[in-house]
Amino acid sequence: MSTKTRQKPQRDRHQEILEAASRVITDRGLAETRIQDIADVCGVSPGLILYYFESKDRLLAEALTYANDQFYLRTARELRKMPAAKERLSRVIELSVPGLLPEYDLLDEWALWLEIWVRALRDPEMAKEREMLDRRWVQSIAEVIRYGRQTGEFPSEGPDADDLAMQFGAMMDGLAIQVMLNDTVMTPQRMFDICTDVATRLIGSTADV
Amino acid sequence: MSTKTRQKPQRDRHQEILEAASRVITDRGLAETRIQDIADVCGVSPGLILYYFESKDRLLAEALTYANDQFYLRTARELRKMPAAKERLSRVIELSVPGLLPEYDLLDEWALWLEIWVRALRDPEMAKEREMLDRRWVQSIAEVIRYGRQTGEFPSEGPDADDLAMQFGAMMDGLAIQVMLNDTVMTPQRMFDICTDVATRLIGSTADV
DNA sequence: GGACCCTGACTGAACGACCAGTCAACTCGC
DNA sequence: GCGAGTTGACTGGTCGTTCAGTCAGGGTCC
Repeated sequence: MSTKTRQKPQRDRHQEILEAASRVITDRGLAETRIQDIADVCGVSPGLILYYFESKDRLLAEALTYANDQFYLRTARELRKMPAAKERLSRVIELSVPGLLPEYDLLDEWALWLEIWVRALRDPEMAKEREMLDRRWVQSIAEVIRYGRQTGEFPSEGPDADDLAMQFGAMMDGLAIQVMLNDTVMTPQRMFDICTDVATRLIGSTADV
Repeated sequence: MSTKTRQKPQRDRHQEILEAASRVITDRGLAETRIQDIADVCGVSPGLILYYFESKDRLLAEALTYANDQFYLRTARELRKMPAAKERLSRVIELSVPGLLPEYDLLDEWALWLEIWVRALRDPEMAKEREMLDRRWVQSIAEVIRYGRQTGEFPSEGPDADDLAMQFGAMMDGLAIQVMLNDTVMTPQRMFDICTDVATRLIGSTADV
């Protein structure tokens, strides 16, 4: 009866399609994404895509946030396991630099962000979703700062943790755009160094690499 | 004989179409921009658009950078006329906040930036163009800093002006995204205050509003 | 100055590619 | 055999692009 127990529950088609869609979006771009492409990735006929999603538009909207959501959950879980605030902060920076870690598809994450932003310009629902996702991420940074102040790793007399996290997050967004777009001057390593440096000055963390 | 003395040189059609195109792009978004729309804005038949531009794609690529180029030239001219570095810096901040000044279509400028970024992801030519435009803008900020240090308005013992401008520019990009997307917390005024505050701390300018 | 031609901006109908969405038919596990 | 899952051919609509033709202005020749 529940939606979870399907007759063929080997694969969760819904999720599988969302993953395929976000892959296609990162590869081809939102505007160039066709239902056929998504069907191809799933090894399935195009009709089935519309069987699971009311329209292409809805599917794409869901897919955009889906990947980011997964990424956040994974990261939050990972951070919670780290004992040192410095380590957490360093990891946050690492994960925010597009193309720094080869094992992650961080470029892809950022490419999806760009598409989310463009869509949010004219789709109020997406704008709300984007704000939620952004706020959540900035909150994570703020919590790392608070955690470090609590453990004594960071000096506690600095500015408000939320403000700090917001400014720091904004700078990382701006830098990430440059890195992502293959700026000749702003390489992943340079962005990492800058972020580490600013973190030291602003937060007082001497984050080790 | 010269190309300038046309039979009907009342209007520069080329430029007129570029302006119409960037207007349509800001209104409808790059992906939703049709040749018919651009023709309508010009009060002209769709055939004429393709008479002046080899393809829709080329036209859109040119239109994206055209508006930004105009904006830069206008701004650079304006800044040069201001005697005080503080005034220049304050103006740069003002002009970077989407929706702060009602008389400018700054939201539009930023919306075009988003489209440029998305396109630059997969179009190397656009990526180069974007880097040039970005570098030029950051250079303007760096020059303001150097100018202020020269005139003694800013303390001269700070970090490298180029590095400073780059970090400051990146933060403004990140903040502008939030403002532009109607973030409930990040209002234009708040962004302006943050930028002014950071400028004071980083550059040492006590920029008056 | 009038008849003629030429140029090139401009039109809009028509073509054709592309693609989202539909649907009748088929499969297969229960 | 019922129904959820799946197929893929098909439809209808939407554009980008083409192109044959119109028209206005200006130059040229007598």
